[in-house]
Amino acid sequence: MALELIQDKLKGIETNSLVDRVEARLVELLQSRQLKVGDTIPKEIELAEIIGVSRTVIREALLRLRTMGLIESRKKKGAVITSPDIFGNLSKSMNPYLLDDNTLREVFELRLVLEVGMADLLYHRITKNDIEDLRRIVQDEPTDAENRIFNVNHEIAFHGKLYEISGNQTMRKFQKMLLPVFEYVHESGLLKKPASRKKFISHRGLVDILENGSPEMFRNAMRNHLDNHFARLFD
Amino acid sequence: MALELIQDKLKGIETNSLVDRVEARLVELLQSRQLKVGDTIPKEIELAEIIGVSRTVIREALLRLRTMGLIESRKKKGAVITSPDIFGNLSKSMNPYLLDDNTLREVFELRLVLEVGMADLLYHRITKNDIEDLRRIVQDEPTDAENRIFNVNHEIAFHGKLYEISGNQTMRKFQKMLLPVFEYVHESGLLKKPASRKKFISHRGLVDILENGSPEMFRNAMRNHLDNHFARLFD
DNA sequence: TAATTTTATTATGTCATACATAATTATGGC
DNA sequence: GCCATAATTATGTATGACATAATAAAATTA
Repeated sequence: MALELIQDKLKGIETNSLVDRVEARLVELLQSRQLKVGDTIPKEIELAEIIGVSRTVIREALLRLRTMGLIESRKKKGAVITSPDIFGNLSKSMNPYLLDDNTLREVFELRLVLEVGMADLLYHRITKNDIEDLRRIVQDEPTDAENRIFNVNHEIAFHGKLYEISGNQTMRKFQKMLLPVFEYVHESGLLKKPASRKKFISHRGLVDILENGSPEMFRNAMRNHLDNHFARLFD
Repeated sequence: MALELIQDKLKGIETNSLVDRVEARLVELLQSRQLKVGDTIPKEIELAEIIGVSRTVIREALLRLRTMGLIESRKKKGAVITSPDIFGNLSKSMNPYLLDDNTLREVFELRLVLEVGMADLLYHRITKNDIEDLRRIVQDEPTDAENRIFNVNHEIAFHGKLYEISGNQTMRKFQKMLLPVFEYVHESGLLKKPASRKKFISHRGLVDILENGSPEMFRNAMRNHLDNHFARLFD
């Protein structure tokens, strides 16, 4: 009885719940001990004894670490440190229906910022094969008349390929997460201005610049290509 | 015995663990029912009965949602939907000592991409007050001779202010998360080339361009300003 | 009656125990 | 020495109990 109070006394007053504190201690432990990926941490029961709480609490704390991708637990083997997939878990909360309007708009902006700013990575890492892939993709660049689904697929194929070329997996994962949100914002009534039909620099044009131009040129071209989206933000 | 198999039979074969499936069902539930922030979801015991698993499993699944920031649970009141702070939880796993080298480098790149690409947001939202703030900050722009800590603080003040001006809270939070990683990569031996002493466009120069130039100019200037970092990536 | 204090209720937080499950290790036969 | 089988072990899941805190209901008082 009054167990929590006793724990408080023992460990100094902390405001959070027991699991919170245990979690913090575990994270601290992981960080302090220069653990490498693949190292195992003590078993649940051992941790329970060491810290002096029930296995339930330990399990809840470990579960959080697992949810954050800091550890993976295998039967018999105990939990092992993993290199966290920083965006892996994020995708579940990155849901248009659960985010408030302002955040949605900000995520929309984030994609635009990334694509305008990624030029240098592209130029440094692009290969001849990539150019060929892009050529194949833009070969069927749809006109405005064609149906929306096809348009969306083409958009995803082209811009997705760019993220791939960037050679930055983290950014690519991030983009994949942003995609549904972007789609949602684009289609929803969240942005005041309607999408314009005006044509800006095409995907084809971007490929040409990627092949023969410079990062500066590409940044400006991409900015132009995305002007429809930018214009809807800035009204 | 063979409870899991029975569950599989009932619900169609799914590969993941029981908690995984329950979690998925709960997320699905939250999304389908057009729930607004503040709405409550059924009690743990009710959920256990509805889905047909023990309270333990329900609790673990709910705990994940809580860790992801989708819900908050209050005693007696049950769990309530919250607008997820998408990057809130991420900060725990965004730890230099837990990320592998490649991810670290990619996060490093991510920051560069963001700052080069954010120009349009800046120009659209900057105010006279912001310019004054920036002027105050660059007034004490340190020279190379001065000590590192001061340099770092100045860097953070200046670039942080830019994110603030962008008006994109999501991006700002993201940057705050990236900062320690960036610092770590910059200081560590992860990048092959040493940091150059060569001077590029200064913070002062960036402010001038922000005041009188265009987004195009700013992008190029920022790219130049960050060339030290870019050069270390591209060797 | 209205306001305030006290008590009861209720849902989550924590603990404890038991067993299932899957992976590893040990054993045994050849 | 190799392969199949059995024992071990740590996590996964279920169940039941009580603590705690927030709320609702009841009782007391002005």
